[in-house]
Parts: sequence; structure tokens; C-alpha cells
Amino acid sequence: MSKHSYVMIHQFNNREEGCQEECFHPDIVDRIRKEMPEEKLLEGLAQLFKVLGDNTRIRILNALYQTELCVCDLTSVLGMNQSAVSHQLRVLRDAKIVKSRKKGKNVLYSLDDSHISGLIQLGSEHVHEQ
Amino acid sequence: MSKHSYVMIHQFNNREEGCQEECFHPDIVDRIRKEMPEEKLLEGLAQLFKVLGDNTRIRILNALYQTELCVCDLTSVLGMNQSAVSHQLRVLRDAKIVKSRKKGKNVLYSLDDSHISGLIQLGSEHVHEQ
DNA sequence: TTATCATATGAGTAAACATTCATATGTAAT
DNA sequence: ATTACATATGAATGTTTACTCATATGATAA
Repeated sequence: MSKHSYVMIHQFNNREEGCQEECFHPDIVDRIRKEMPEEKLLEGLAQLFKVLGDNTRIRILNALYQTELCVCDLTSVLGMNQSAVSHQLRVLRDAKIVKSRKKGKNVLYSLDDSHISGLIQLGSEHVHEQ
Repeated sequence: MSKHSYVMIHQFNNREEGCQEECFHPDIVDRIRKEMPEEKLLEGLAQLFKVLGDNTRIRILNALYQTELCVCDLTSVLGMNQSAVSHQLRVLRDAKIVKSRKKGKNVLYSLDDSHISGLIQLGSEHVHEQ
């Protein structure tokens, strides 16, 4: 028995909490549960958006969208602490959203994913409509 | 003088923190700063992604992507507390990502933005490539 | 009206997170 | 080698946030 159907049956047998017949539709709930994407995918999605969902990181990405930059220049562009920038770069690197390469004493960062600019584009359209 | 140029000049005059000439490129930093999107837009973007960046909310959106649902059925689909679901629905409503309408004793929720499914689509592609 | 039900919401709590400070690592120039 | 510099990272801290519990609101049915 799949994890999904286990939880579903659990729901069916515990109707003291939740609403009754008029609004509780086992058939609909069942169908939707079956058509939900894999839990792994949903977690990955939430994780991706969580990484994008921070002011500092969004500004980093918008800067890198224009050109490859060293940490130092990024720090200047953002006007913030070098340590804070490095910490956020690590989060972006772990999420495979940016990549880095060494050049002399410096480390140059750039975007590592073709979807990111698309996400920012689409997201901007949503924001503009508010 | 714009806020941007103020911060920029501040940066130029405080080089004790940060890196020196070899990696600090005033011209590049200046250009990037000028071409950065409006701060308002960036904040809105980060806020949008932050709202999408939660496991529960992503699951709600994937359920609503299939059909309009009342809170009660959503609660069953997700297998969680009604209060928790309502709290998250409020976050999604505030962000204009879902909308609601009353029907009898129930409140039916549905997606309110054409961009959201596109964002989920694009995001999924990124996740699949990991 | 009164009782019942579906949803919303405020307060409290524990966990997650962004930033700062101090310092470590690694590279390059002298 | 020694010094200076660019970046990374661990620990500490203040803030944000997701969830739970209790209860409020609002609608329907008896």
C-alpha cells in the first residue's frame, strides 16, 4: 500500500476533525491525491523557490544576470557585508543556481541555470500586475 | 541624488572594508548598479518566491491546479490540520496567488494567477535537472 | 432562537534563517 | 618565508515563520 493511500484511509477514518458529508468528497479528494506530483518533486520545488525567496539572493541573481562578478564587486554592488554575501552565495551554489571559478586571488560567480532568468521574468510579470 | 548613487558613493569612500583595486572595478560596479531593476520590483519578486517557497503552500497550489476545492477537502488532500491550511491560504490570498468564493457554508479556493502554473512548470524543469 | 458546522484568526512555541563578528583558508606579491 | 589580500566558514544573535491550540466569526438547519 502506498504512503498516499495510507494517509487517505487515515483521513477517512478520522472524521471527527474536519468537515462532514456536505463538503467532504472522498472521490474528489482521492482523485486529486492520485494526480499530485511526486513528493520529491514538490519538496524540490519548494526548496528552489525558498532559495529564490530572499531579497539579498534575488539582488545577487539580478546582478549576475548582467555579468560574471567577483565576490568583492558583488559586495560593492549590494552595499553589504562580505561575509553575508559569501554566505548567500553558498546557498545559491548548493542549489545549483550559480557557479564559481577561480581567477587569481578572486572567485568569479555567474548564473548556472538557464531556467532562473525565465523564473525571474515570469515572476516579474506577476509582480507588475499587483 | 538617488538612493542608489548615495550608497554607491558611500561604497567608494569606504574601501577599508572589501577588496582593493585589482578586484574592485568602480566602472563595472557602477554600470551594474544602474542597470539593476527597481528596488520595489526586486522586493516584490523575493516576496513572491518566498510565498512559493514552502512545502505546504506548494502542495496547496498543485492541488488547486487540478480543480477548485473547499478548505475541508484541501485539508483532507494534504492530511493536515485545518487551522494550518487556513493560515497558509491566507498567505496565498494576500499574495494574490489564489482567490476564494463562498458557496453555502463552504469557501472554495482556486488559482488566481496565470503565471503561477508557468512558474511551477519552469521550476520543475530546474528540479529535474539535479 | 439555538445548535451545528466550516472557516478564520490571535497567541504561543519551536524551528529555520539572515546577518554579524571573529577567524580560517588559500593565493599572490614582495 | 613573510605579508597582504580575497573569500569562506563557525558560532552567536535577533528575527521570521509554520504550526498548534483555543476560540471567534459567519452561515445553515432544526
